[in-house]
Amino acid sequence: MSDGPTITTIAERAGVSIASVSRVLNGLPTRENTVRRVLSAAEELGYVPNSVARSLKSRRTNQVAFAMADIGNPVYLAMVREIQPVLKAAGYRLVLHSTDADVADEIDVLRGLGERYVDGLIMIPLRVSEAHLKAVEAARAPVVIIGSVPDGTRVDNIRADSRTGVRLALDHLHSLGRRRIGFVNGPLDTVPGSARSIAYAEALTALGLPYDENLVEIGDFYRAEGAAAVSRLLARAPDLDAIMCANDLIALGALEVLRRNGRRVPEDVAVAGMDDIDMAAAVWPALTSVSLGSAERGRAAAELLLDRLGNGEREPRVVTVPPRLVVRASTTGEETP
Amino acid sequence: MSDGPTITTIAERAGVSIASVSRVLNGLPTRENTVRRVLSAAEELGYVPNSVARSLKSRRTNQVAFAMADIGNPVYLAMVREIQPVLKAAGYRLVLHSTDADVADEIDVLRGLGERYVDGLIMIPLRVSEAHLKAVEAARAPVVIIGSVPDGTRVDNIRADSRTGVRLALDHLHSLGRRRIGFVNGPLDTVPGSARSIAYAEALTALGLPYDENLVEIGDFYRAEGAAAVSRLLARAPDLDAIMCANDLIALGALEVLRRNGRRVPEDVAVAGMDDIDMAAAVWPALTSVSLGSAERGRAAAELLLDRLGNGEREPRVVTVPPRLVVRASTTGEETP
DNA sequence: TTGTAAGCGTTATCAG
DNA sequence: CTGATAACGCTTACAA
Repeated sequence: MSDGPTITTIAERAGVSIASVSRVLNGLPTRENTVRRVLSAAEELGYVPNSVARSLKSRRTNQVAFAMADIGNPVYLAMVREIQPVLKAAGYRLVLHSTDADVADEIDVLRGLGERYVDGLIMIPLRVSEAHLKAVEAARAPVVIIGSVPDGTRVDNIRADSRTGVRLALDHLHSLGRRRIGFVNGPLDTVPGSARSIAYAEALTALGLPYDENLVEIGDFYRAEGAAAVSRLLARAPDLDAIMCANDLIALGALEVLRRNGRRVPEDVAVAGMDDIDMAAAVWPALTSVSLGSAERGRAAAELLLDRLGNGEREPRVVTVPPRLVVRASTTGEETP
Repeated sequence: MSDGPTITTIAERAGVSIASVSRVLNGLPTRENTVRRVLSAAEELGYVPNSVARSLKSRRTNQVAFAMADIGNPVYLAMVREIQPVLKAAGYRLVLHSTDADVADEIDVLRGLGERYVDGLIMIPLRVSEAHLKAVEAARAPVVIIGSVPDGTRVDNIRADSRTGVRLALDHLHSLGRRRIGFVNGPLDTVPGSARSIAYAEALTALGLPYDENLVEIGDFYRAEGAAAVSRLLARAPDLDAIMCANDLIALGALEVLRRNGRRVPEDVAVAGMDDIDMAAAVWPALTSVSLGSAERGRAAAELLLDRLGNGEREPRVVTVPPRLVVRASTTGEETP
């Protein structure tokens, strides 16, 4: 575990200058003989180039950061799983930041770009504040934001279309004859929460169903909080025949609560979720869910960032990933192998 | 997005030398007046220190790498979730490597330590080869390995005790009156696969049960492969009354197959898994599982690495995390709220 | 207390 | 083709 060899060590060993060593190592035209001596010296010494020194000179770190609230969230996890190989293939390492959806923490990450420890950043803020937008536009490295930002913000932006997504799910429930469709959402001051709330109301209107506030309950985007919210909802609207959940974790909580209450899914109450996380297909009854393309969004973000890293001055781009309804047993009762 | 200010910029602005700027920024004793001028210049310019330059000088990157096969695996995920905050609190960033359990890839990561882009590495190889051990001992930065390595290997090592773990589960099944206990394992040439295979045989002996090879099936550590293996097992040993699964993903596959075959869990067949992943508590029937302390192992690894980073020359340490049986409905039928 | 200068390991320029 | 040398941005003796 001694100090590693540097090009200076190699230069001495090979009896050449450090400049020649550098040239050989970078494949620049060099006399055959010199090449051999340098390479064999490097080989014998087990030389590995120091990436820090290289970065200082080249101003590139070959690292990219991904910042999300919590890697434990299946949606962010799905994104990481897509982002990682794309970056790796392009020669970048992935630096992970968990921000706990804390605004100050997120701003720190953005400011931290000034430290130049990464070449770019993919960030997925749960809430988007004025401070975010300012920090994003002042950022010292390219940034891609996953999650809608106001139009006109000068940043690459990947969006889901939860509006259409909710619509797909409600159309589906409606087509199955459900008319008392409850809605369990997360906090309304979040990007997804507000979007899905509006979408639910719109979809009802489009279907000619009345908006009944007894059918709406707010909890949080986690299983336990979702379960609690569903309990409250069931108490207030015992006659509901379907529940639209703003994400799959909530929906899993719903399945649990319904089972404990002796309500059959989907015979008595159909359940639909959103995000199509892995677990949705793994539980019983398997969960009907609207995929918002987590994986696609992750990949798109990585590709957009790579593109910008190669091409700094192009106009910011907005990519919207379309939703897709995945029908499973929790609404139809049919096994999907 | 112009080039950021450096200490030189600040020095000019404040009318002092770069040395003074550096001193002020590092809190070294400096005249009050100079401090003020430097700080205000830094403030006005929005100065952020360049971590690459700092690293080159200090020989520390404040980055640590974590390398595992696939972040999608719930066990590794649980580890990351523990490792990340520990490192963050200590001022380190986390660099993530997915190796797909590819030996060459893992060796690359180890060799890559020579690039000095991280101060240390936590690695969890699925298989441990001679090449691994050589590369680990030649590594140019501190390494912590999660997963048993041969005694005497000069590396910090975090171990699970799956031997005791399997024993706990089999004792439990036996105490419930089960006598035909099947075993579904992953590949035997992996660290966990071989350990659990041996443990199963030992536990049977301890319980006075015969080893029946019709009760043993090998698949892989994933849900789908596990399900397939369980199908084969059921065909070969239709009279079994319990299934011990080498991990929870396999066990989830088992629940699915049993349900499709109309076997009630646990009335007809009790099922136990291993790792106690989040999903184990979330499915129905909830899965009895042996926790091998994924979170604890992650935390221990991070702490061991931090300790070594502060204290390079101590002897390698081995930490074994004890297993813990978590009893749920898949063996007892009782709801656990 | 402060400034000058050396050095961290590379890359790249510019003479020879 | 090759070697000396100057950056890259920062920390740290060493002098003043």
